[in-house]
Amino acid sequence: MEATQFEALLPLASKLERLASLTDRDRSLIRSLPFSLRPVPAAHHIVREGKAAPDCCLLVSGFACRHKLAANGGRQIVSFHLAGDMLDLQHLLLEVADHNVQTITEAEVAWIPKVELRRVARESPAIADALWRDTLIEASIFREWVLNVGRRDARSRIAHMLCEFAARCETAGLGSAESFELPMTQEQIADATGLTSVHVNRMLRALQEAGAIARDRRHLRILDWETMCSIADFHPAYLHAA
Amino acid sequence: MEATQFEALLPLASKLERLASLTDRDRSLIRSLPFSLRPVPAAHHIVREGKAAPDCCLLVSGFACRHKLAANGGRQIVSFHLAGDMLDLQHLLLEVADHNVQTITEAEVAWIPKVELRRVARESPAIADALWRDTLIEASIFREWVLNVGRRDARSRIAHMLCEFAARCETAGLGSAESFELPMTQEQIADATGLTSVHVNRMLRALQEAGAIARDRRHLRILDWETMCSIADFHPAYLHAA
DNA sequence: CGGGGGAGTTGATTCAGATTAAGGCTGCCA
DNA sequence: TGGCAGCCTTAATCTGAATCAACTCCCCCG
Repeated sequence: MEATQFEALLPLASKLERLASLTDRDRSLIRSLPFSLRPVPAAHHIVREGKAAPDCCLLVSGFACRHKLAANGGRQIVSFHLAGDMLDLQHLLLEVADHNVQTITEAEVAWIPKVELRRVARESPAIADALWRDTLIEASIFREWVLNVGRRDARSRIAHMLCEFAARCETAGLGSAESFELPMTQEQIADATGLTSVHVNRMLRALQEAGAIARDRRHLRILDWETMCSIADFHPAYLHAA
Repeated sequence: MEATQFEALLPLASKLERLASLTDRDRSLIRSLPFSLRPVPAAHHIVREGKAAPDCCLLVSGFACRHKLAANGGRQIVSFHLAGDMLDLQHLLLEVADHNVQTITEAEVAWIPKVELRRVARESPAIADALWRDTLIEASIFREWVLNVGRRDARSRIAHMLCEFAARCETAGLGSAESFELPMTQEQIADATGLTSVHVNRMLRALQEAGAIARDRRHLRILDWETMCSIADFHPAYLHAA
């Protein structure tokens, strides 16, 4: 638990900066957070359903996802996460994890003791607001996912997932919305959209043949953002990013 | 905006009481909240997507739901609400509504000015915690809905929706989990589960013929809670109710 | 007390997406 | 450098749920 290597907190700091207007005192409070930084290999569980955790984890680099398992063996990914995201803010106030968190790529994770985070939140109303706002935005994204999985056809679902991921990468400063690295496999896209990987493959191909996207290995370019948004039925207001 | 008729805040008060341990000072702070109480007819919009609102609304009696619309004409209900629920806590910190809120039955709604609610949250850490915890639990329910709609078959989806509603009614003190009034139509169940009303009808019938439930008009009895939970793949931990 | 409309029920048909089963590419490690 | 493993691609068949179309039963309202 070293309080060193403050750079690890930068993605979080810049995210909170986007969510509320911070004072210098707020910034130094954030810098005061102790944490322990650990590398995590790809496809590795960080949080397991049913377990309690004394620390909150912050994704410093790499990509992760949350998922839940159904009794029939199905897996549903409920969110993707990138650098700067708190992976289990809910642990701050809820005892037991109701889902799993897993890395997609190699990643670095900073573990911050719950008590410290709550202390900071209590001392700074702005930081408390920012964290709360973050959970509200996350809830908004979940609502959109319910709509996506419940009422859109396969092509729109996948297009929507891609648009959302592109938009979030851009606001987080990880490449542009029109050209970016897609860290997840087609099977993971399937688990996020409620489809099978075979069908995801078909639909990606269809999007490509329609001229909406271009793919090269894990690199994705959105050739026509406008038509892609219209295929996806994507309206970024729900991200509350502005 | 009369501060009278304090009874209207009782469902909220008892809900917050369940979410955090309140002091007498917290209780009198809640009682100090000004609000304006209004009756709302069934099937009436309370909050509209894209609109901003200066007040937060609290459901005092009756039932409501939140929903979003897809470009293809589909409607997805993302949550059901009962007395004591804050229908738009997200408005406390986010400017624009990203979804609609609509009554299912006749209802009474108390409008509480945002500033007052934020004042109370700032003055009492316990109330702030309770409200934040409420939004975290709501997010957990959304995650479960993504799983439900994305990875379970029609029968399980509907059974799950029924179990969840039963459990929530019981903890809110509105009848027992085994026998309760179902306020929504089959079409609304369809919009919540990502199915059509025709298919919902068939699956309800199937659950009935399997001896899991009994229906009489809008009244529902869960005859065998254990098997119903197993059909539904329902594990109430995600409600974080205890 | 009779008529109209919303909700529930039932059956026939169609279709989107699942399942299954191979084959092919790329990168890694022995 | 050759073989293996993971991921992607393609095609054939199958199935759960949608769609379309009546028809019934309440319940409300005149």
